[in-house]
Amino acid sequence: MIPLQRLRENRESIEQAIARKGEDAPIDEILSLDVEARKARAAVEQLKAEHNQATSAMHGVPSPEDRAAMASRKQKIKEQEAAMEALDAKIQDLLLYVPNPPHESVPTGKDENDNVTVRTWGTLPNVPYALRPHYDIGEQLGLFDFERGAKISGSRFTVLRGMGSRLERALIAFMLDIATTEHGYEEVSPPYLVRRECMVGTGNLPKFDEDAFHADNDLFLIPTAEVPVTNLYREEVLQEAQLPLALVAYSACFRKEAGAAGKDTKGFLRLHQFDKVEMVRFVHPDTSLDELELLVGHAETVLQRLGLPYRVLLMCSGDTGFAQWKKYDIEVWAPGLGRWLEVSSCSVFGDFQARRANIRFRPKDSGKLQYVHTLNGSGLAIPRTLVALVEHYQREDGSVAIPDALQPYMGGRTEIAR
RNA sequence: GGAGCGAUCGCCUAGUCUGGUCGAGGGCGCCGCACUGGAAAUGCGGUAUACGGGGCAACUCGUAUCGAGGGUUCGAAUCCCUCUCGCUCCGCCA
Repeated sequence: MIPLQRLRENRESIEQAIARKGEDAPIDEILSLDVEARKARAAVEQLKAEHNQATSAMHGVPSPEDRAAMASRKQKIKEQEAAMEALDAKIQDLLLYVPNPPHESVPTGKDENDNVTVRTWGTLPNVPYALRPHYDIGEQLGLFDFERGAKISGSRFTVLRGMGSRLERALIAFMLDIATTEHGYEEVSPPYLVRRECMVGTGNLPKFDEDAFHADNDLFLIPTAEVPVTNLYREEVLQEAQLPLALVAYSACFRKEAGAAGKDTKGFLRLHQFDKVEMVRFVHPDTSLDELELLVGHAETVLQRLGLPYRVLLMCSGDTGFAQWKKYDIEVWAPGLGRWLEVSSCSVFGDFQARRANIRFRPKDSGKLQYVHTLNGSGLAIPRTLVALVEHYQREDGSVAIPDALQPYMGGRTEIAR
């Protein structure tokens, strides 16, 4: 959330930055309501000050005249306060729809075609036989059961079986171990249902209501562990010494994939429910852009250990999401499909989420509370990692080799074969 | 789902019965100063946040906040109602 004061003072630059994202925001409306609201506030506070003064001067039982004066002033306060509160509520609501302006270092662009490849890693497989897509290999090896997934839950739900399930479990444990033992993250197991405030805190609501699954009791199925984990410290004050605070969580993720009708309907690519290991960092504002580079590196480590070629893209302004300040995507090469697959999205939010969720810290030197900066990144999305792994390590006979680093997590297996 | 108890300023706690002198006392922690060769201990002082107004600023004025919201009252941490969360017991349940 953009603070109202910043909006008042830097209106033009904020409008320009938001325009780079290709979004618009009700800034005119907010600022004109703000003028009214401040007038109303001055009037209410003036009346209240008079009332407080009169009250504290009074000690015994009030006279009838005093009572009458008090009563009429109270009535006035009530009316004007209601007007002021209505204005404030409207402003707060509109502010939740204002996107985070992108950082200066984000290249201007419209869509994914304008994203910038900052580096690539690994070499694409070069084999004398045709590489098949994962759904073909998986069918032979009994890794997926697409038909029954659809039968029990509908399209975009898949059942993993046998070595497919085992591979999923291995990848989760493998990723969590790297994050916790090498990169200093604390592992957390969050709830998969969260309250509305949490969804607002991370920026998933109110604007993107149609993307989320709603449960009873005003609870929402989490679209990513980012939501419960970032909100762990909502309404809290951290100590500066606690920063950077790094948490990693495995969770299932639930997304309606609204607006993706007909896209990636074949295979294990775009699902209503999928598994992901997510890294979340709460950091000092001065370090957040460096922290983003660190975070991307953590995600890359996983792919490097698995020996899967990938590229890192800096998202252009048009592909930088509503809440994000700056974002990198990591795409892994899926040789059977012959395309790059997004397996990680690493973002820094500045204080945008921290303001929404009210997550602050107490600096060592000054006593003045400040908002932390938040970051998160996939480390990694499981299904697409599994897809790339199966396609990358497939052999001519239809078996799939297990990369060395993953073998301990697969009970020592070196391959998946029929 | 039922019954009872509880929620106070980073942490612990006083205050609630008996409404005003309570934005709120004490301890711990933290910060500054003194003492010290340095430290510990000790002493003194300081130590919430948000918003609005005034000042370049240090600062200052106002409003609000004792889990949240509503009510009673001239006046609420304190009385009443609703909700949330926590704990204990009962029921149900993997």
